[in-house]
Amino acid sequence: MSQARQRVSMRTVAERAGVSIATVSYVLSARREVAPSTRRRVERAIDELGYVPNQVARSMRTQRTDTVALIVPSILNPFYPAVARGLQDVLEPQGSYGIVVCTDGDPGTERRMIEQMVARRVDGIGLSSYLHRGRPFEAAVEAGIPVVLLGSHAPEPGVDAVGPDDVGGGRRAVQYLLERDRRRIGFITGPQGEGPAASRVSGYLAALRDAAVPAADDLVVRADFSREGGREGMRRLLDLAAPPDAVICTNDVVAIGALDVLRELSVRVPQDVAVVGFDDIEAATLVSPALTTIANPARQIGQAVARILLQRMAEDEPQPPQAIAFGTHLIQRESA
Amino acid sequence: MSQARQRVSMRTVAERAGVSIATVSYVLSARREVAPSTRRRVERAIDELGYVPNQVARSMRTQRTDTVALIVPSILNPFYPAVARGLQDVLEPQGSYGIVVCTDGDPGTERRMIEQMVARRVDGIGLSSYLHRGRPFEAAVEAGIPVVLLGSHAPEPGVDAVGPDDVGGGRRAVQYLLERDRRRIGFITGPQGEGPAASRVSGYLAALRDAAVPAADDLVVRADFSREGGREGMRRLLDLAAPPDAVICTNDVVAIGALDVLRELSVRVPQDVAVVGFDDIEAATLVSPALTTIANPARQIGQAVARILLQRMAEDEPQPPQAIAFGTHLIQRESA
DNA sequence: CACTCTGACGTAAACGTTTAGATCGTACAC
DNA sequence: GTGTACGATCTAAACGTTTACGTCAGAGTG
Repeated sequence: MSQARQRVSMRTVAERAGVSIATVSYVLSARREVAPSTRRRVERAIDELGYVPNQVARSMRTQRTDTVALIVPSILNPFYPAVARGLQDVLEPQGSYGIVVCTDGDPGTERRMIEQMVARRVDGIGLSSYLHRGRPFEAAVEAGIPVVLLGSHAPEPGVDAVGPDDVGGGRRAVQYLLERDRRRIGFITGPQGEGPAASRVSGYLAALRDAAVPAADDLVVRADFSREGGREGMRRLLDLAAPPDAVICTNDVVAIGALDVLRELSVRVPQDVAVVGFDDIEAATLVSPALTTIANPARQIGQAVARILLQRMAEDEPQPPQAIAFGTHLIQRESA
Repeated sequence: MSQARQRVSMRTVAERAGVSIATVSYVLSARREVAPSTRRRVERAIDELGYVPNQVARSMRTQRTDTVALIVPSILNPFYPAVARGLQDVLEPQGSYGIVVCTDGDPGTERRMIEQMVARRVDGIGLSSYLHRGRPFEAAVEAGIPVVLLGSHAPEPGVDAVGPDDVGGGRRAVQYLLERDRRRIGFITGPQGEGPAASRVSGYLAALRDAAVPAADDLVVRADFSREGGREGMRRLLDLAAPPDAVICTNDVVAIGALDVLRELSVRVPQDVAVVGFDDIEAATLVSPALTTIANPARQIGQAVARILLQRMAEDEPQPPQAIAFGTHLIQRESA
């Protein structure tokens, strides 16, 4: 083993084994034959010195960092850790690792994070952005770093997208509620008019239109992507002159907030107001009443992101962007 | 701005501005005076070329990566994302970032991950290990990388520790239950006999001893750190000849599993069996009955980990290890 | 015996920074 | 007018790898 006080590099190993530093490199990478006897000497030197290859130097030479960044609004929303897990599922066997950062949904932070990741020369970026219209990832694209957007986006120059079928999911939630004779269906969406949340809203609007049910503007309220946001959104909906008899929430965390205020005010769920969430995080099974929700395959999404990134990194000629949408389905529980 | 097709480095910028590479570096780092006029020329060149400093090269030269690794069993347990968030809270203002990896609680994976992070020359490692007795972090210590253990560990050569007061927490849970006249108190702990879970058990045992309540061996069962583990552990406890009238779980995720089977079997909580968890994750407020639990300040722990790491990185002489324990308190809800 | 071929290994340049030290003009003091 | 000092900039080494290319001894061939 080792006592390794001083920095030990290939050079140290080479000296000890009485070979050149190139030879050490070759026994490590096996990109060239080396005689069994020298190989053994080098391996012994490595053991004795406790040598660990320096990935930084390697990255510098090979121009790859074997690192991808996952940039998300909040790691505290259980959806994103699940995505991160999916990323690791496919990255780690390849010797790549993920660096995870939160933006708190702040545009400035988001831009700074992207810039930082470009500086770090990550091999790829998975990005869940509220404001992809502003193309905050432009810096990455220019640097030739593949970017995959999380969420159902249309294919866009330079970036791929993978997410659930948000439009279909929004649509499905509405159909389900209409079948159960709800007619005033509210929607609590995100703070901005962009991103996955927007697609879910447009699915919602489309389904209403198809069913010829009038959609009232005030039935769609904006709120933060948080439990507190859900509470506030729900309160606003209940304050309406004609409150809804069903509410679709842009994600489960928000839906849980909505349930909070319904419980406080002793509004019966689903009898008085039905609630449908989105994502199917574990907590959806824990609340009472258990949350009916649109399943969003987080882990698979993470895996798909990683696969696309890997594929992009491997290609020499830029290929046209692609968008993958995972089919969603409704999981019926108690809240609707 | 930029069209930046070809790799643009300091060299490119220097040529464009008609200065040497060193000067570019100095305007970037401000470690030496440079005349305002040249500074402006350089800045213009940077803008026009869309130059982004290469962190990899910088790390190579400075021997710091501004990166710390957080190695945890599972990022799907909400406790760990909260720790990660705490890390980011203090790291990011310093320009450092966290790379998060899961070990799935597998010793081999854990060792591999640590080795990888050493190869990547991270500046520090936060490690939540099931088996720190085997000193899996030895490789990191030898490489001179500061390591902070998550959980309440005694100070140990070469590594610091920060965590909740696990012993005190276990003790508190028992006291609370004894006060409510529970006498057969079970404990669902983790798979191995080590780590934070073990300290919680020893607090439990100590409190029983203090109260002169006999502790039956079969009341402590081992299970996975997962919801399913909790289910299995609870089933085993209920199968006992004399089942417990209260159960303490090593964390909330496990407790939620325990509640699952109690609900299935229509065992009344807390009347027939009281349940106490550990961590106070958000889901504890969602289950029904809401979980009484020992609060574990995840985010503060993450922040403390980062602070210690930063401090260690700054010192030139190795200082003696330290262990920080955060006081815990019991949060009373419905399950006990 | 001169030649080529081949297997095994060494040499050295490059990747993009940082930074200690050298250089160079100019202003100032005498 | 010479010397000095100083501010502004440059030179070049170093960080630890990878890899194209060169070298060299010995085996094989005619």
